[in-house]
Amino acid sequence: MLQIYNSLTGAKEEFKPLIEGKVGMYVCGMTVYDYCHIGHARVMVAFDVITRYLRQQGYDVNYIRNITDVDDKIFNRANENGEPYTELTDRFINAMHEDERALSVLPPNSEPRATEHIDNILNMVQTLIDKGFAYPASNGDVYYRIDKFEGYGKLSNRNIEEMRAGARVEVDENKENPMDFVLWKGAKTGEAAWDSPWGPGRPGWHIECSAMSTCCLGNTFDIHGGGPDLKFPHHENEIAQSEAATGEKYVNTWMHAGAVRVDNEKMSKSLGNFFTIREVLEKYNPEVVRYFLISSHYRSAINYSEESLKQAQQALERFYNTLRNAQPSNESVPVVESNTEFRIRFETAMNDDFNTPEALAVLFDLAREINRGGTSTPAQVELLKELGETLGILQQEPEAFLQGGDTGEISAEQIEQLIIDRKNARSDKDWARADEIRDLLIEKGVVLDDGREGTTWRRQSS
RNA sequence: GGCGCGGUAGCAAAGUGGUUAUGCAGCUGACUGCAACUCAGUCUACGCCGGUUCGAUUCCGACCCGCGCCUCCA
Repeated sequence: MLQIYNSLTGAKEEFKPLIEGKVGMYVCGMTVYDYCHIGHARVMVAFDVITRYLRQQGYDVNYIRNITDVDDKIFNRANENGEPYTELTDRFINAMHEDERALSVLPPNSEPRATEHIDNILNMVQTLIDKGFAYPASNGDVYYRIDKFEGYGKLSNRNIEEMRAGARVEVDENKENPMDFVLWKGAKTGEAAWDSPWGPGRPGWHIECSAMSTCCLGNTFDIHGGGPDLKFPHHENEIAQSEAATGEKYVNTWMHAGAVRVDNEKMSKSLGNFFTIREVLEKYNPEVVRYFLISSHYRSAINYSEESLKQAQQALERFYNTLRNAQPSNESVPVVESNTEFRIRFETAMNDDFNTPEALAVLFDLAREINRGGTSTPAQVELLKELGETLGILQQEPEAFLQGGDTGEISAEQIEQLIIDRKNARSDKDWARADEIRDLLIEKGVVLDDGREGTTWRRQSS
């Protein structure tokens, strides 16, 4: 039985999709005005693992992740660069897709863009006005009337009175209530704008997600996810907009990933302490980054550090050593009883709110069984790769992983030649020469393993 | 101030009312010419103080510390 922690209720709940066997999931994606950072990577990878597991369990998952390509930050950045904003967004959308592919994040079923849904957005705003949940102001903006929506604050556990009391929101003459938020922004001069019944303008930040999600998945759908800082106000406002507009429950299960920290402080744009995915990938194998992200539970905060990445590297080395060393067997009679046990343990872990650290522990136990050697080894190797695939890891050739990361110190050809030299020295029992070669290679970051089948090598994490 | 989360062995990170988490690091053996890989064994824990209990790291209460959201941010 799959249990998922629901941010809305604050408890783990049995997951029951609206339509048996099908899952509709919407995740808030990027605002494309800069490169993705590790925080984005965490959300991407978390929901990628979730999608992979749900599919592996037989669900037909419709995974929608939007792209926000209209926003003040986008316009500002495009202005600074002196380029059309669409050029800027195209560039960063491409960069995002590159980053995702590197991290083995499977593409969502659909990636709707705000600019492609202006009509839906306008319709929803109009509906909200018609129902009395929104009002156009004289400045060309349209605001949401939060006092009118009874459940306002139910996701983030806050009430309007308290927020008003501690409000850090500027009083705006155009708003009935300082907490009211904008659905449609009247255009300033020179800005990209779309026509609307309230004058030229563009969507507010939250309305696009309400419009796109309900458009793609229906008025009510199964799972809505996103980063930790979207719970308020973004997701709270989405609920207010969608439920007021449709009169139906918006989302059954809300899922929020944990924060990525640096030096125990949240990694964020505003603090400027963020690492982009591509920066990190210059130093680490993408799979190492992915492993780092799934080595903690998706809801807990993780701390980004060189040490964390190094540990992830070492953990993967263990798996790939296992895969490399596993002797292919001629006996094609896999013993499957032990596989069933590992599979059950893996699924039990994943069924408990996608507990990837526990699932990885199962894989390590499985790896030990393989390393021990036995008649069921071939089947166990297959299982290790199969379960790894559900987590999006262990799909490389072991040699590709272990021998990758060429820093330009020494080429594979040079290494191979030195291994031959050393082999000759060893057959002459010239241990001094053999050790000299090995020490030389260690200096270059290359470790030799003398196995039964001969000597293999791997590049060591620095 | 409001709401919420967390403090587990050297590091990272799960979990449980009583029995080995797991990975890396350490130690001891095996394997090896020596190593590495690997295997076997092993040492380091559950912030502090009370309470409930036959028994609590796990439940309850207080306290200390750290963090997040409340403002654009994944």
